Amino acid sequence: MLPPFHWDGETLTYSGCLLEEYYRVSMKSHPDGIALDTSTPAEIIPSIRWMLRLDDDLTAFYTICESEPALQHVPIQGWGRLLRSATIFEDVIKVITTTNTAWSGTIRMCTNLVNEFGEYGAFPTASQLANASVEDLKTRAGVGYRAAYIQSVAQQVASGELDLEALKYTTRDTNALYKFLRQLNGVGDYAAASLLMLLGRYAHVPIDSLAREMVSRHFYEGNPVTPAQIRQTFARFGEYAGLAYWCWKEPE
DNA sequence: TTCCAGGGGTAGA
DNA sequence: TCTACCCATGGA
Repeated sequence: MLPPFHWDGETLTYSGCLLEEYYRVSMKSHPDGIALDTSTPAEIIPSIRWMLRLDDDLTAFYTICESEPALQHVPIQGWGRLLRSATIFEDVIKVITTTNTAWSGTIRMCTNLVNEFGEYGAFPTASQLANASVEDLKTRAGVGYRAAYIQSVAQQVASGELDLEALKYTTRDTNALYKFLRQLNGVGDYAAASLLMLLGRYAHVPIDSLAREMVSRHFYEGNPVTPAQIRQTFARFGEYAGLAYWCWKEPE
């Protein structure tokens, strides 16, 4: 839900610019699935399938949801396919812009990155960000101290030293993947857990102010909670702990 | 003015 | 592993 993409609630259309050939794509809800323009190039389809997780099998999670009142809406309403960007690089940078800031700040930072450093309305490539100076990123994108983190990741990807896209369908186990993500400059526990969710690994709960507030309110009568208490709250959902947290909705 | 956002890095214990 | 401190920025 961040630039360069945009959700139009009137026409129920999700649109934005994909990096591949800078193609502008619109996705619209359809009774049989997702409707795309007939002009959509075939090479764009895998990216769209990735973004919308059309190939993810959530059967096991849905079975778990049926026995939990606060998750029963999930299989009924088709929840659980968390929207993601076409590239891991874009999501890594976006997650970094969610850290220690309000959501409005994240939107502002991503808007600036697209407008100041991208081309044709697309999210900037690793090369485009790697070629920008840290000072440029601070002043033109307003990302503050995150500029050094963004620059560092962009340079590693642009130089070929780091292949983030290889993580898309990796069979590496979740803990190894977590450790790998934590090595990235600017990616801590929260960001790594968020990125794992985007990669389809849901064992970790991204613990941020939202998670603290949610767990405090629903499970600890409004009292302050520790990260350990948050993890313990969703531990029974095992490899789906993070997804259970994200989809949690107390029955009316 | 102060506080705090969808936290993370570093140093020191 | 835990704590204290610093890090930019804007809205409340």
